Amino acid sequence: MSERIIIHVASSALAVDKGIRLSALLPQLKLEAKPVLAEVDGRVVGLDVALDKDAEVILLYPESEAALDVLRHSASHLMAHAVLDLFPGTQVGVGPAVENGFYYDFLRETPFTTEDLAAIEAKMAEIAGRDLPIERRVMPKAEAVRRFREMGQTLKVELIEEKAGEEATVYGQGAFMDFCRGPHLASTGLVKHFKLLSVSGAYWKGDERNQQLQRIYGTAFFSTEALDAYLKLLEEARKRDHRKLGPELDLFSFSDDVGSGLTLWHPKGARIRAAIEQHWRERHWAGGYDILFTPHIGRARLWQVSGHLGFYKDSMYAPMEIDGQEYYLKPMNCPFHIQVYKSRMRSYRDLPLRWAELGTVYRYERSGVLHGLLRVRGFTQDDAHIICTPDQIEDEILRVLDFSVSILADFGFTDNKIELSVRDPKNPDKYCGDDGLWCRAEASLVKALETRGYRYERMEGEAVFYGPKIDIKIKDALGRLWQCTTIQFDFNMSERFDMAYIGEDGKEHRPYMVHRALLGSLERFFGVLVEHYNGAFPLWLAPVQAVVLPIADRHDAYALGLVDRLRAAGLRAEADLSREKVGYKIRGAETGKIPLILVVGDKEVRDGTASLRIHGLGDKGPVEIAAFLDKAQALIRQRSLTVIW
RNA sequence: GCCAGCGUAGCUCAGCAGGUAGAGCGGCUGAUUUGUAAUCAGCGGGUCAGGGGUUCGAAUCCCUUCGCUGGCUCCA
Repeated sequence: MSERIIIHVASSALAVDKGIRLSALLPQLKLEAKPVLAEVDGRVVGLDVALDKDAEVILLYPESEAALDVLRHSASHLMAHAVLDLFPGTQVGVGPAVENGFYYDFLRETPFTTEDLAAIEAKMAEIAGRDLPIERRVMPKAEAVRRFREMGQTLKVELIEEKAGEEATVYGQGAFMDFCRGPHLASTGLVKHFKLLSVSGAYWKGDERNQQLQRIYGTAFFSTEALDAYLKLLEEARKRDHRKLGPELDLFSFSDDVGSGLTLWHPKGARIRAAIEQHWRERHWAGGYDILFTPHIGRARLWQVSGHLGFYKDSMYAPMEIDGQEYYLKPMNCPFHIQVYKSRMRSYRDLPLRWAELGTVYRYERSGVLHGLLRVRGFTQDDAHIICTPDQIEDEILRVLDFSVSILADFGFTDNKIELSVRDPKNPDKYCGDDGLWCRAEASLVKALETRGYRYERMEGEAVFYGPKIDIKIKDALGRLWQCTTIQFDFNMSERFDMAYIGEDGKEHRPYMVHRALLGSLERFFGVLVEHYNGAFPLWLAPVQAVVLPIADRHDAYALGLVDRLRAAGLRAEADLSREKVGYKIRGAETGKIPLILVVGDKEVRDGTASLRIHGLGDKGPVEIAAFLDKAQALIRQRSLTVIW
């Protein structure tokens, strides 16, 4: 008689034979929906798992995050299977599920083309259609090595030798076999809705000294609807791409002759940037900051002391020689702010100091990483340094956190993801600054986050060597996260430059220095804003806030007078005097995403009014000019994100 | 930097078995004096990214430089 075990599953407790497969139990549970996977004692496994002891089983349905990951992992196997079928002799690398999809790396002489992708997709559909069972097997390491070697999969052999213990787990479907920890879906037929997206290069084991493999990216979902929704999101992102909208709306451009990664701000883009900067300055002054201006270049000695020439030189532009001295373009602002600090003796009574600068820095970025405004070589950081005593640190951290969150909210970003990066307890030697400093610094960050009740993710070991930090990522209109704010302790610079203040005791003490970038880089933030707003900037930022459209040329004088009046009231306004029909002018204003459109004809001239049209909302009828100005000014003052009349 | 793809008028693109460039939109000019998303007509506009090569002949084939795109890598 076989041994019995107790399985708790779907609110039943079943006594079953030891070794039974979970899938064999499912029929008697009379489930309404079909699970795809299960969690057995906290481990995600396929439904074919053999149950050999008492266990808590949670069935996983297609909606769960874990199930989606497994689906995509199985989809990557399906793709590798298809590739090996179509292109014998190809070697496979690794193929995990990643955010939004999956990839698999292949080693093959000939590059994959887009036509190949279509063929691979068709092959995948065919294999999925055969509904092959996906079977997990455990075999001795030596056997796995032998079998993969026989198949000519030397990359896999390398992986098995590195990663497998005594035994290797492999998953097989039909003729395809892969060394893989799993889990996987029960059969290929469950992978129904997928799409291959792109091919790119990727180094074997992520090391650029290794050979480069071809990586195919794809995505998969449990339903057509979910797949279509995701593809639509990609399409929407393409439409909003700031690299497309920016030149289209005449906001900025790049020029080969100037150089890549160097932004040219056109008048309209510059108006938006100026509006952002103006607001930024006002908020900083109101928030207890002082504003600095520092040079773009500095002597080599400065960068030696700061340590940049030691560990950051590869990212700096080559030095220029001036009067026999080497000068470098600045990649960071901190050394300059520290020089301001050191320009005189500082007392504890002077602290805290909060110094901010819109500091333009230049960093050499490898050509392949440049990306529109999001990754450039010259950019303006909205930098600040807070220098304070140990007693002040908690208040200062709370203050800078509140300040940052509040300014992000001014642009409509209220759904943020916050990350706290702290030391790696297993690796204490790679950090500078003593233990007491770190403890106090980390505690102040935690305290600030908890005082405000913010949800945050604690990233163990993610702190940089010079101090712990809080990063804030904003979520845009398409749900994408962008890191903007970083609040970092810096125990390195303060030591290197021997920063000090005189305490109450008359002795020298080392201050805390906190480095903060809020919007991050203005270029990058601007790029994100273009995509977030889809080019339709809210009234307070719009480069042209109102356009006046005369219907016939006898209304031109009235239109120009109106523009003067709007400008006198502080609005960025223009008139369109072209000899076109009003429908054409309206079209131009709408595609130009101008928030307020004022149409003036005989009626309006007679009544001293204008006919208002709001971008995207259409005709709102006649308005009194004074009332219009009041309303528009109020919307601008409130930095309203929408125009509701 | 690496792998792959791409670079034709301001923009979107056609032309590519090699035979000295074309459309739409935008622009300009003229006519139209116009009421809430495209009035009509005419005109201009390109060293086919730059350089080199093959060829009688190159936008088209080859090499190379630059730039862009998707990734890798990097972002103490």
